Amino acid sequence: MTQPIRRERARLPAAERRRQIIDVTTRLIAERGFWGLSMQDVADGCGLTVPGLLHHVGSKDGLLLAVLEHRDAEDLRSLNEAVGDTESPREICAALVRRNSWQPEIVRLFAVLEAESLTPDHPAHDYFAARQQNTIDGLSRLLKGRTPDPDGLAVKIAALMDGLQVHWLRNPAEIDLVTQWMAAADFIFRDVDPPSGG
Amino acid sequence: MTQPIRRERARLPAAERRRQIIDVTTRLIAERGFWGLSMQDVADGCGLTVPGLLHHVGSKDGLLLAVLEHRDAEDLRSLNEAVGDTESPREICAALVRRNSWQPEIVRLFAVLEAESLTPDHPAHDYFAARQQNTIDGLSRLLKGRTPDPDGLAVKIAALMDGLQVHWLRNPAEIDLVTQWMAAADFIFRDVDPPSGG
DNA sequence: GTTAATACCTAGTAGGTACTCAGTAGTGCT
DNA sequence: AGCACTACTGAGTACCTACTAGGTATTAAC
Repeated sequence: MTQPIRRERARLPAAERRRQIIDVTTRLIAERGFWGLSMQDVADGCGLTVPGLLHHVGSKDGLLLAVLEHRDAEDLRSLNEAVGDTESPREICAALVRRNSWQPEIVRLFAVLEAESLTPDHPAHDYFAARQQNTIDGLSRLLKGRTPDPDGLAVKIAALMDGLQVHWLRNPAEIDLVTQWMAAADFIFRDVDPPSGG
Repeated sequence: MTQPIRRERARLPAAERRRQIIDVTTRLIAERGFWGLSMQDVADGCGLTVPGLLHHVGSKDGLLLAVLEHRDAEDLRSLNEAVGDTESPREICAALVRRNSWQPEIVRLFAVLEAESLTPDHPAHDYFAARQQNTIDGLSRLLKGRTPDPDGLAVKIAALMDGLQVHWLRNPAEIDLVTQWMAAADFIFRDVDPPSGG
């Protein structure tokens, strides 16, 4: 009886557990949104109890924050890596779309949260407002000098990308996101001067 | 103490109450999504109890269905009225956008539900899949003969419209949806032949 | 081997969830 | 005035919600 009990639940180092929690939460929010997310479901998905989960993230809002911060870091890293030193907005958008086409769950997470967080009392409201502004500012900066209305075009590019992604998510089997975007890009970048480098 | 209690709550005819329920629900779903919607909140918003509410809609799913059916009927009526006998896709899109610019709550309702319902077990999943298909088929039919790839263009138009609307919803004070769309339309309809009538 | 840190647990709180049942009170018809 | 209809209520069911307090068991450091 002094045998160590065979536990189903492993005790993990904090970083590892945190990573697992973020993965599970990402999937669940993509399915149900933040309002539809329950701590119990996340805990179950990680094989621990709710207080065990709360030990790592503090609260439900803290959990959401953790997910978003993780994604930000991850996306930034990956985009820098994929893009190299290009400054062609078209190339950068293409890289973004290519990456997204391999992670529909993440894209869905953002689609759902983006819509949910339109209302000001959503815990991710400020985050998404800032994110949208950043995206457009960044795009606009890259377009400056290559088109008469960089801001206006930046908004259209972002809108078209988001819209196409939702369309793709509804029917990922029949629609290929990258192909769709290539066609759309021919269209929307038509009047943009190519980068000076060639 | 045997005095009849002064009631705050009026007894309404079914149609009228139903209409009120739909209005309140529309607002609440736009704010919290369907997963975040509670029957209690809807009942409170209508000044009745939860069982009183359930008397009219049967269940929470029934409530959602009622809202969507009402919107379908309403949108169809209004669009036919606004468009008259035009068959210009550009005119029809403009009419749609003009209408939407006056009902941000409704647009938000659809934005949130559209994203939420991407997952197959959402009660509105089928509804939105069909809706998207209808939109694109309708647009594509209008574009046929006026552009080389009607289906592809229809998808882009729908995507751009949806994306711009979300962008607008995030900042309705600073952005004017109609202006934004006009600029986008100049762009996206550039290669579309004008209707044969002129 | 002892100590300190910590990953995680059990038990409990206070309240919210959709929904049912059986009855009441207001309304229209005759 | 009486009757049928129905909009609506109060009470209750079975369960889920985020979160806390306080403790245990595992690991790492020395």
